[in-house]
Amino acid sequence: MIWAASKLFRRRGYSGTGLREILAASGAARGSLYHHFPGGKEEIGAATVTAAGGLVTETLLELARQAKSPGDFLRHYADLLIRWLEGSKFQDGCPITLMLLEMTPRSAPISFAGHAVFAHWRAVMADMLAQHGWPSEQIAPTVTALIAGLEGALLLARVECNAKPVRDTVQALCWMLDGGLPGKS
Amino acid sequence: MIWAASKLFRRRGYSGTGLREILAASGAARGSLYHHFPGGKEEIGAATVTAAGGLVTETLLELARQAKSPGDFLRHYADLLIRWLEGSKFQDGCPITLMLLEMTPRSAPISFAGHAVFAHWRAVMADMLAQHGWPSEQIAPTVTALIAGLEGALLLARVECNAKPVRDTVQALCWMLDGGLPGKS
DNA sequence: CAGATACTATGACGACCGTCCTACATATAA
DNA sequence: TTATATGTAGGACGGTCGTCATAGTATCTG
Repeated sequence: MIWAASKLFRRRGYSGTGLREILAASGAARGSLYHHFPGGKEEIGAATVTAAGGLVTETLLELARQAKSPGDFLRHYADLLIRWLEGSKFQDGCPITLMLLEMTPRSAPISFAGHAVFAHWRAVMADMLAQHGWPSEQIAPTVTALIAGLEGALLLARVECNAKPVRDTVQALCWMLDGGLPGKS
Repeated sequence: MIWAASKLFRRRGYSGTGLREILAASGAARGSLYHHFPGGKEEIGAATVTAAGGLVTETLLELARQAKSPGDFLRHYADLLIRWLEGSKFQDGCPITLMLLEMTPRSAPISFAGHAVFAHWRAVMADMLAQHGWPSEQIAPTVTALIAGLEGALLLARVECNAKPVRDTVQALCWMLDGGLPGKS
């Protein structure tokens, strides 16, 4: 049920998705919903953020473990994103962005869940940069720029129904990652 | 009325704001709405995208005219964004992102309006880079990365209620802009 | 003045919303 | 078998949604 909700929320938005839609998509009954999520719609929203965000975290972890360099990591993740975008005909972007933009900071549970997810992503990327000998005072800004760039690129790709923004953004970020840092070489 | 609608749409989202809310905020009557916007809610949505997007385009144009370098341009725009974020207590981010994520590609008028807005932003930034002698084959990816980075940074800033993501992202982008490009120096 | 036009105001409609509530099925325990 | 959880099924409620039709009010033309 959480995955059905996540899919609908990320496409139609939180306010744009009715609980009945979620229930129909997941085959569950209306009574079950309030049995498992006494907090109602808001609790489901927060749960989907944590669940979908956690899945991304695991993917990032796996990629970070295998990557031979920060640029390598970024390119591999971009490949994944592009496959994901094209597979959904540019309907699915980041699974949590839309809900977070809608409900932050009005819904405390959802904001909190989103905050935690971003913290996890940050930690994974910061570890990865540190393990490749990144200058420690540049790690935090670099991580933020990476996440921001990817999120923005997904937005542009969805609006233009085209994966090129993701490719271009990643290319530009790689200029920075692969050798551009003035204080690094 | 368009500005009232724009403000509500960017905060609560397209599906999350009722027409009655817009009318109450703008002091207009329900009849007037369908007189001026026969297309209903969708037409208002598209109109707010072009209006708010156009305002940003003008700001970018003005800043591009005054900027002494691409990095200078970016930093000045970031200052503006941060003032905007803090002035609204992190409720207002990009005025069109949320609506575009919600309605793309389901609503053709809104998608089209958004597409046009991004094209304008791209053109302004590309001109700016070209005037500062940027290598032409790197202009398009750089512009995309700038817009994506800014959009993503605004998202992160809103979720964390903190302007630091914008500052960090801009700093990292400036490493790239101010001297990092391998093929440039 | 009369008449047409542009716009405002509001009531009503059917559809859907999130929520809650009772009735029902199933399963484990005594 | 009976008692008691555990969870499903769906009806009902008050409210809001977007939309439209109708009535009213300015404003301008002749």
